[in-house]
Amino acid sequence: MGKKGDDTRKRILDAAQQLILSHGYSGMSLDQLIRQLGMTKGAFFHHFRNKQDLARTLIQRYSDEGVTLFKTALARAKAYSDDPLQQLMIVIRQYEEIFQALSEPYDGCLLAAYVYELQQFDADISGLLKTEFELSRDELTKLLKAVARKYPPQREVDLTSLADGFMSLFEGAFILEKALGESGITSQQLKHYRTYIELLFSRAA
Amino acid sequence: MGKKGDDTRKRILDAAQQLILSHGYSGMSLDQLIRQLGMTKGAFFHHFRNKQDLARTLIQRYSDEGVTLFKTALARAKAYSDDPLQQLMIVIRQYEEIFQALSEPYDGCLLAAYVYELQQFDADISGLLKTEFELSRDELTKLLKAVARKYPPQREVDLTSLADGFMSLFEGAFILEKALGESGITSQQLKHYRTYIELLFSRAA
DNA sequence: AGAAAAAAGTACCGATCGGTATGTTTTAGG
DNA sequence: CCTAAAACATACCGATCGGTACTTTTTTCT
Repeated sequence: MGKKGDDTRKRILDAAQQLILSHGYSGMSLDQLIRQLGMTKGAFFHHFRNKQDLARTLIQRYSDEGVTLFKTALARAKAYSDDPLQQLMIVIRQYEEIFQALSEPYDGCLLAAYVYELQQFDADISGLLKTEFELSRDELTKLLKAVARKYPPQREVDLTSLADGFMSLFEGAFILEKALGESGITSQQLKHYRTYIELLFSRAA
Repeated sequence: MGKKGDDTRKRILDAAQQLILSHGYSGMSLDQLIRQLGMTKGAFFHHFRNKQDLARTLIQRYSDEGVTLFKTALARAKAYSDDPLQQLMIVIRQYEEIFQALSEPYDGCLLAAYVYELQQFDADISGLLKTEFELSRDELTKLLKAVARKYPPQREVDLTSLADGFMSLFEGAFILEKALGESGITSQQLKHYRTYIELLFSRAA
């Protein structure tokens, strides 16, 4: 069974993430956080050394979840097909389904929230952000290279930037969803990305 | 000749924008701002009623600049060609050139910085953000519809979401540029968008 | 059950926050 | 040149910020 403290710690992390995504990191005060949770300073500072420690823990957790999600999606895709293009398509479609199921705008990406306050963080947090994007970029590029090997693209394209486009898609769509108060934008953009891939790697008649 | 105060006002706006894009809105303190400018509280509060007033003024200015940029690009494109597809291509290429010329990562989009702190702002600011995105969306959709009328797309696509893709592209690319510390990502993504448009609206053989 | 450690509460601190009141200097216009 | 308004400076305020020191309560484990 899980210890009591672990539950509290998770509650803090969850609430803090929501607050950061709606108020920004600097905009989220610890007083506000603990008040909302019905806790006290003592409880918070037992679990985290300081605010930056909380920030670091959050970004680590968020990144890990993202990596896990991608790996799961890719594993499932590989179970369905041996063809790299089909695998890529299935991966994209899984993300589409996830975001299509949401009835409200997505809360946003924690990494993006940090990026627009980069100067508030010390080097190891900003380094973490960079590493995280680079990791995803490499994973995606690997998959895209496999696709391009088998299916020569219709136009000469840079595969790394094509991978960047996938990540960029989420970040951009999240912002639009938040600003417009609309859900579904992310899944729509994913569909466009899928169409682009399709057109790009389709064999010419 | 411009009045003395107008210059100060502009200096405040410029410095504030830079600070917001690097520290976030809440993360930028007025003390820090005026210290950096070598001013005092008196100077600042002579030009702005409060911090929100500064925020409102900034977002208005940033939006206006964006609209002007687009209109200029579109006007130039229309001067070069009567064909809607060619016009669109020329518009995109102009943005490409702008971002290709930058040797450092773009500072970021002020609207995006606000979006990730949306709860800090009152309704009229968040309304302004929404309206701004909707305006751009409508302009782009109009152009895309003209394209689609003349060039039936290869795949069935939603033109509004295709317009969203253009805005989303910038927002996403900016975040990647900031996080990775790389410039050129935005122009690369613009090229991909151009390729997508090309493939989508090219006449089948 | 009892001791040790984990978890949470209470009270407080200096620094900084956005903002105000009021005084002084600078500029523009007749 | 003189005056009124614009532009800017000085000094200060209450509230809130992140953080600390210390105590009390609750778990956990033998």
